Amino acid sequence: MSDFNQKQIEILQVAEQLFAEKGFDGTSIREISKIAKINIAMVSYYFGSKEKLLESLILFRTSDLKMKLDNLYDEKVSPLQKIEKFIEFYIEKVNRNKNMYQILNFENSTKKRVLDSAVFTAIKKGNLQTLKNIVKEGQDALIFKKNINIELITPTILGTYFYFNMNKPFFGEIFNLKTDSDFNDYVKFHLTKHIQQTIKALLIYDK
Amino acid sequence: MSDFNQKQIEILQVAEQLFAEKGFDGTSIREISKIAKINIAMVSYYFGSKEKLLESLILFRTSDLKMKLDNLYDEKVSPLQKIEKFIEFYIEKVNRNKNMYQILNFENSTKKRVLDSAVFTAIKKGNLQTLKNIVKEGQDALIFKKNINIELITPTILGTYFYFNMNKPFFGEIFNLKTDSDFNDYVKFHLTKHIQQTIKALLIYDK
DNA sequence: GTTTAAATTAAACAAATGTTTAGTTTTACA
DNA sequence: TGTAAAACTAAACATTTGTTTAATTTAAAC
Repeated sequence: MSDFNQKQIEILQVAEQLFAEKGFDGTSIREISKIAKINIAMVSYYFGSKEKLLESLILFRTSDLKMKLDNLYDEKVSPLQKIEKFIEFYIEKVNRNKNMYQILNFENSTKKRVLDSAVFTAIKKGNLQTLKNIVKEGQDALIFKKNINIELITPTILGTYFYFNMNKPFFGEIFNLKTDSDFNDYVKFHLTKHIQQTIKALLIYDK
Repeated sequence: MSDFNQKQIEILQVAEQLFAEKGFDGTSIREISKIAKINIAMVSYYFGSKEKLLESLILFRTSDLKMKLDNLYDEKVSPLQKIEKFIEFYIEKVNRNKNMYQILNFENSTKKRVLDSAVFTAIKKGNLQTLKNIVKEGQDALIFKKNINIELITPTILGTYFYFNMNKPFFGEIFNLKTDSDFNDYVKFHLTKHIQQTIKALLIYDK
């Protein structure tokens, strides 16, 4: 278990926000320490270096990124409802940790820093397996069609969410979402519903 | 029309690659000039500043980002085929300019630099209108269902593509795509098909 | 061939960056 | 209370950064 004290957690939270807003390279330690109201040297003192601060942040948040989807295995719930729940939980989880995902998405794309992807690969594979189990169940019950490329379902679920988020100004304008609260509500109610409908249609509609 | 000489174009191409790989803040002018085999001062000489280099790059590539979808309005082609073509063209276009999209996606998310989004908003709205026309045609022909949130179709198309690309190492592993050529082929044949099937299902499948 | 402008260069510049040092204050505890 | 460790600070440090300067080379025009 990672044990960060209160001061360290405050620094990590400020770093998380700034890294998400301006990128790792676009954020200076002086900026972080100013907002966190600490001396510049404290970052090195607590974390060793800026790079290690990022590593600590990832470590700090990794447990938050793991999904608990075990409760989906309720016998009474139909595969279709399981898919709906799966998507709802997934989006909600990602949306709650959007700053961290923003950071990871960029650092993952960039060839500058190599972050230990083994942990995230494991998480992704775990989520994929959960999804596969649900789809398999639906196929066995003849509700879902055969020949589904299950590996590509997650890209559609999360990709839709991320694209929507990346273009916040654009969709904020065309949907008239003035506040962050408006935006979050749209994600929660309309975007999630859209993704659910999309995946359901994909799983059921045959040719 | 933007008129850049050969030397400027070479600089822009190097900058594009590096910005996409390492981010704007993660790329130094010295790095660019080293690879482009020019003197450091040439960047300021030609473009004024690093920020203006980015602006020039965006200007340089903007015309490439505009889609030509007019040829989709062939009377003989069914709405379903138009949707397929629309997606195929869209993905192909984005894939060909993936470096530029990588840069724009990040700079768009970041609160550091404010890029003139008016141009891109116009492009997005144009593409959205094209899509709306096709969907409307399909609905009038009773092929597509009513009550479709057309604005959310593009996020699903491009979001799926971008998420797939952002997680290149992961999908490269689970699909056993060893070379860039393998990866591109997968995008062209399988991912595009997945997206087409997804959107078609969404448009047709009713509840 | 001379002149003028453009292109190119090496060097210097100031500012910002991550990091370290050396010293001080605070805390914990025997 | 005294002491050692931990927490914290201001300052200095060495690099790296984007940018500018001044000089030189190249190209174009007359």
